[in-house]
Amino acid sequence: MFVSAPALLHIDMDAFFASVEQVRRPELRGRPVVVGGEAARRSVVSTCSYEARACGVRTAMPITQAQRLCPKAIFLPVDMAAYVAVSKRLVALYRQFTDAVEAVSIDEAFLNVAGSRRLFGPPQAIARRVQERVYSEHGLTCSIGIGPNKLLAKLASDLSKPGGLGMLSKADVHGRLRGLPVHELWGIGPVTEKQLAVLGITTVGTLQDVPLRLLAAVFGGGAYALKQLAFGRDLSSVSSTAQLPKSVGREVTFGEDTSELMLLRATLLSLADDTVAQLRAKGLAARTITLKVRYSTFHTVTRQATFVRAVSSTRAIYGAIERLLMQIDLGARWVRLVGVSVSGLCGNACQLTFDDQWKEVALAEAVDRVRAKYGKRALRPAACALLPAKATSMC
DNA sequence: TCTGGGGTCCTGTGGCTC
DNA sequence: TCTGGAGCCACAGGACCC
Repeated sequence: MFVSAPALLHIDMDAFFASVEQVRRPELRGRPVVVGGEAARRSVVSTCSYEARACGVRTAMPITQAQRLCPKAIFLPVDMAAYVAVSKRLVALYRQFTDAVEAVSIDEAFLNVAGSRRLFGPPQAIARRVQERVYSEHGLTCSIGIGPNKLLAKLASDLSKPGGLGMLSKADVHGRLRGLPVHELWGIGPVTEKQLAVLGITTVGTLQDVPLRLLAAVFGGGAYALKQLAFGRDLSSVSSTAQLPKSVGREVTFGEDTSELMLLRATLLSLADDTVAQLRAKGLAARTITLKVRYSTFHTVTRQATFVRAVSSTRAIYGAIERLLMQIDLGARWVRLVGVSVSGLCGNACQLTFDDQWKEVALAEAVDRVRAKYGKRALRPAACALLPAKATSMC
């Protein structure tokens, strides 16, 4: 159902990580900048500047390929802490226009400005002021979409990149939207796009026209959701209350595939320790532990274990990971990635209160204090010493 | 030839209980 | 006592997002 006039803004920062780097280092402005993992390791492009995009570099492209396409590009590591700090300042800026701000990712936010008209004018005027202030106060550009719901607002900002201001209304659903390729719709990725193409559906218009029963034959219950997307229907509202995370985890791709069990175990211990640190920093504990293993063939398996009560100690979580690892028949297979994640999160207070658990919690808190004072690597599990030098960045 | 990391959400399956 | 169905939950995998 649509409101009478567009009142939602979707703000999307342009090439966010690369732009932040160009602001921090003005000498990089106007030059191709690629932000991603280390070139020596197997990694991909996180974000690149529009100058790098002109060379054909794209997000998620292997760094080695980006180097071939754009040898003059400046390659920088991801400095997530810096980007998070900028992101928080941007959200604070948005809140000066409305309380209804939902940060959906580090570089995107929805604003409901329906109640801000009297103070700041119509949505277009608010959007322009936001763009001006983001640029004057942070040196960054953003694209803003205006729509009657989140789906259309997001689509409008996508169509306005970079640095533009766009609007989509209910009327556009039967006009401008029809000619767009289906992958422009939020939620339709490469797999669904390919499945739709088999049915001869490549544009939003053809998706609107195809009978629901034909879609249902391929997508089952998902057919209705696809139809809703095609007609720009979205009933979700802007939620300004912070949500607890659903899961937390760490994973790592080895520089070279390995079949060494000792290395796998030491890496998993390190990842479990990092995950616990993250968990405890958020004041959370977890019931479900998940082990992820990706083989050299790219085939990925996961194994889960669920505790009766939530835990937040490295000993408990790594203990579960070791048991899960034994469930996987590794044989002599080569492994390229391992990961640890925890879910079923709740506040620390939901943990067991037996004496031995209290001791563990007290120990973990002491470790937290040492790390807060002397740095993350001041205390690490002894088994991390088994990791080769090039992998010690994890420890 | 190469395919990261950190997440969310959904679906199908199988076990368990009533 | 046995059986089948419904409902719930855990688990595994996959798709998608940035």
